[in-house]
Amino acid sequence: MRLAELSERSGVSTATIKYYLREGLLPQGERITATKSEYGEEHLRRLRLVRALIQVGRMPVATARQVLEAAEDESLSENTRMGAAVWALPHGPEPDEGDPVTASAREQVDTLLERLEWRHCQELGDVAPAYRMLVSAVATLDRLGYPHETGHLQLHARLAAELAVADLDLVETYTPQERIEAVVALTVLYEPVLLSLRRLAETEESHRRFDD
Amino acid sequence: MRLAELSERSGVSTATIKYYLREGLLPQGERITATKSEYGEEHLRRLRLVRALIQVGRMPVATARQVLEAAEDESLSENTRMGAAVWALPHGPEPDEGDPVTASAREQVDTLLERLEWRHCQELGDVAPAYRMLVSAVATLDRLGYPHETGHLQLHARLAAELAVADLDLVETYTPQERIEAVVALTVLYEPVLLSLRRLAETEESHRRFDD
DNA sequence: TGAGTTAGATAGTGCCACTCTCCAAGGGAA
DNA sequence: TTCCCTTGGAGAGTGGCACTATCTAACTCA
Repeated sequence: MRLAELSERSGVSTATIKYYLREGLLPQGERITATKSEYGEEHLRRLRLVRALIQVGRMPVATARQVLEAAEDESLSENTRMGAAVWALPHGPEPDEGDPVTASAREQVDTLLERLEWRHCQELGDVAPAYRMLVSAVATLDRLGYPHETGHLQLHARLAAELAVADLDLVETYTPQERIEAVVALTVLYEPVLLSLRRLAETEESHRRFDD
Repeated sequence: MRLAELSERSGVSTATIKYYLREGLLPQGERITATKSEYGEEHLRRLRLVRALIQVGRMPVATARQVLEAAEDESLSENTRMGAAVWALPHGPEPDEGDPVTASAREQVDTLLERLEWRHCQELGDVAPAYRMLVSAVATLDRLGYPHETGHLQLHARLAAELAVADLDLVETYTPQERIEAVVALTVLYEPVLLSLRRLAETEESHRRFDD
């Protein structure tokens, strides 16, 4: 397939495809002549993944490139690649280290991990982007005076653990090669699913309680 | 307190505070003279909320204004205001209506709502932004060939329902006046909490399964 | 009295995700 | 063979956004 067809089938303009090629988000097609390249189904698939990461996952182009680069780094083992790709996902503002509220949020999070017995996360601690994201979010709740006790976070953590089991079950149905892309795609694409279901569930529950 | 103190206590530059005042995100202070205004604790609190919505909730300034405007529209009942504020929250790209994949995603979502017996959401259907967000996310999963059967979504929905019950329990501890801001703040600020916990739980579960 | 602060207005900045324009090189149809 | 369309490649331009800087006139306080 040539550029025009790739554009038509993906719904992405040729100009934007060229931009992604330049930025290294999409591998070059197979060069036929100096002015012609052939693209395959894998290019179409990759292009759709890139668009999903950027539009649904609201990810900056540079971040998407880093994620995909990490996912394909042949010099790393599969486990390492998977970790690197997930760690490169966007994770919001870094916690403000100078702030005492951040320090207390960190304690809160550490207590939570202790109670949950998430030993691996405890070992990783501050290194994991998701840990810092959590600290930052808890600190913000604190600053606004909204509750964030360990007990309350524990409910969310328990549900997150249930999700993780289901997600990993699903990931295990893929071959090791497919697995890395699957983890990235499922992590990113199930986030809006979960958030929209939460909002819908809140609408429903709110209606039951207040609107009758 | 004057502008300089508001700036210092919030950590937001005076230039940015002026910008927020202009954009209507922050109410004007009480005018003392032509060149001096007095700001109170409620300004500080509001400023912190605005920053949280924009930085943690990754919300555009214009969206934050709409959310806050809706939350404070005296012409509406409390229930309507709450609904309007939550509906103004960002919800990603709209589903591509021309696409057959979107149509099948919509069926999928409708089946889910039917099975869950979320009657209120069924009635609202396409009008609810969260519904369209879900359709769009499911369509994207479909396009990339990742699973999104009703059964699989149901697990997420069940957990979302549990969250909604806990969230609404919490909301009920607030007075009706505080409630609207509480719903907005808790909806937005618990999203990163949930997402980071999911990623941490996946890390932990992945370690248990593959790294031992 | 003069240095500093403030409200208010306007213009400018830096980043980002495209988007446009050109050029030289093919390639397909008349 | 000629003419027009498409392509790869590269660079410049665009529009939106969230600030940020500058300026002026009014006012305050030491």
